[in-house]
Amino acid sequence: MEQNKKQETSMENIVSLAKRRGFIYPGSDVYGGLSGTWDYGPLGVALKRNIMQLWWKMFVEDRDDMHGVDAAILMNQKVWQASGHVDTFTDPLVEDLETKQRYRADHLLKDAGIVVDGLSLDDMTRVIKEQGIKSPNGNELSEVRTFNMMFKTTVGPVANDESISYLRPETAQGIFTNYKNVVDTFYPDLPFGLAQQGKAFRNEISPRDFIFRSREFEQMEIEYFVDPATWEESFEHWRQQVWAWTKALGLSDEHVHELEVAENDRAHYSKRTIDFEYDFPIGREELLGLAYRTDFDLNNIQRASGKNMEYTVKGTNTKFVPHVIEPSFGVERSVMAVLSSAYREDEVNGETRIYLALPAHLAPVRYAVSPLVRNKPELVAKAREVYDVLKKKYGAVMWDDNGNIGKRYRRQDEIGTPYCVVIDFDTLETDGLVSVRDRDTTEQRRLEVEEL
RNA sequence: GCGGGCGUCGUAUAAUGGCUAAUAUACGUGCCUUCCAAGCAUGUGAUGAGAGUUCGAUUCUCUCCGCCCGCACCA
Repeated sequence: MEQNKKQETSMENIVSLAKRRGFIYPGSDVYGGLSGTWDYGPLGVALKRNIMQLWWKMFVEDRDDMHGVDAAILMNQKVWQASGHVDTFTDPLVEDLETKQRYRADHLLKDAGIVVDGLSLDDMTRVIKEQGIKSPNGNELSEVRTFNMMFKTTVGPVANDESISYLRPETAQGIFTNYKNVVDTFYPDLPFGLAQQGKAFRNEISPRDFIFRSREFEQMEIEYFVDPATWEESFEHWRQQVWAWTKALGLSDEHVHELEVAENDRAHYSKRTIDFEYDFPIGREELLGLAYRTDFDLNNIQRASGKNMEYTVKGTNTKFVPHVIEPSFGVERSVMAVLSSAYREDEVNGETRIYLALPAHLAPVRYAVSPLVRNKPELVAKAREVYDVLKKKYGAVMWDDNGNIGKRYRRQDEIGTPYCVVIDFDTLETDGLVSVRDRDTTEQRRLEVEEL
């Protein structure tokens, strides 16, 4: 209980800081908001992009066996029929008429030993009535209604059944639909992977917990195509890569946990799934997933499209539909994990120093440059000079001459700037060196500008 | 979607059926300042939206929107 309270407080502080300092704002804020959406401000988008670019570098650019793709968000509705989303993303719900609690109708029927497959909504409502099925509290149930998690829209001037499309509820299908295109143009050796970053949309019943569960979110996904005989080897490889990734985000190993997903909790097509969980301020929750998806998706496409998805191993007659290892990363969850892991409150001289101990390669601002005081033109001129050099070199450099030097340090601490560069009188009169103050230790060193 | 709680400057808090809605901080401007939120001056900035009751509503009532907690849902 005490623990929970502490964690809530910490989450609130992070949300408040995120808005106060321009990381993350509620979506559509001026109009009162829109549930399940968040907007990134100047610092937030920098942090997010740094995370996404790090991922792209690690998993695409630095490897020989990976290729990037970027598929359209709107896709032919057949994609979602073949993948099973049109059917399985629709949950049949019933309500306990007394307590108003909601239950999955198919779960209640299954518990009652009734075969649900193939039953329509009306069928389910009828069976519930006929069999006298009650809620777990023993109360009467409402009729069965559906809730589909996909955002539906229509493409083109005519709105009818043929023009229906959906905002993609996951990015993976955009990779599978392009598997054949990439094989036909590159014919990469197995195993090889396709990587994609992009938005996905789910009409969650109840978005919660800051950016943890929202209706519009961003995924970074890899479909790694393998010879089915070697799937375990690749699975293990990606398991290690996931750990390398959480380290690169600066997350402590002791706060990252593997959860081997039990067979009955796994998606029906998956032979093995590991959820990687992180100790967020809201509790231990899923950060990313690693799943062995077998040949489920390519087989579905082969069946639905009639196109051959087989891969012929070069120089042989061996043919098979490749199997897939899928590491799937949530961008917002990564951002939230990085923010929560970096958030610090220290007591200094009876005051609280709040700072973000962000890894330098992720920080929105790499260097802040200041003249020691603002009303000495020669200091300002020299500081400008240093600023221009660093700005040209790193881009993510901020000019800060507001208030006094202590205030600037605290402000930069709050946005996680790792180094503050100060030009003082010694710079001008004696050594020509600049003072570089470390965010985490608050200690200073004197360095040449070129050493930065 | 259900139940409970809540909604006041960017943030964190205060107050009120009737006077210019307060304080801190942040932010803007000017001054000052030789290293860890010093100081002075000055300025911008809020009662979520709509309707009702009332002479008068930020305050009471209703609806909507949003947030928090619990339930449920969550490839």
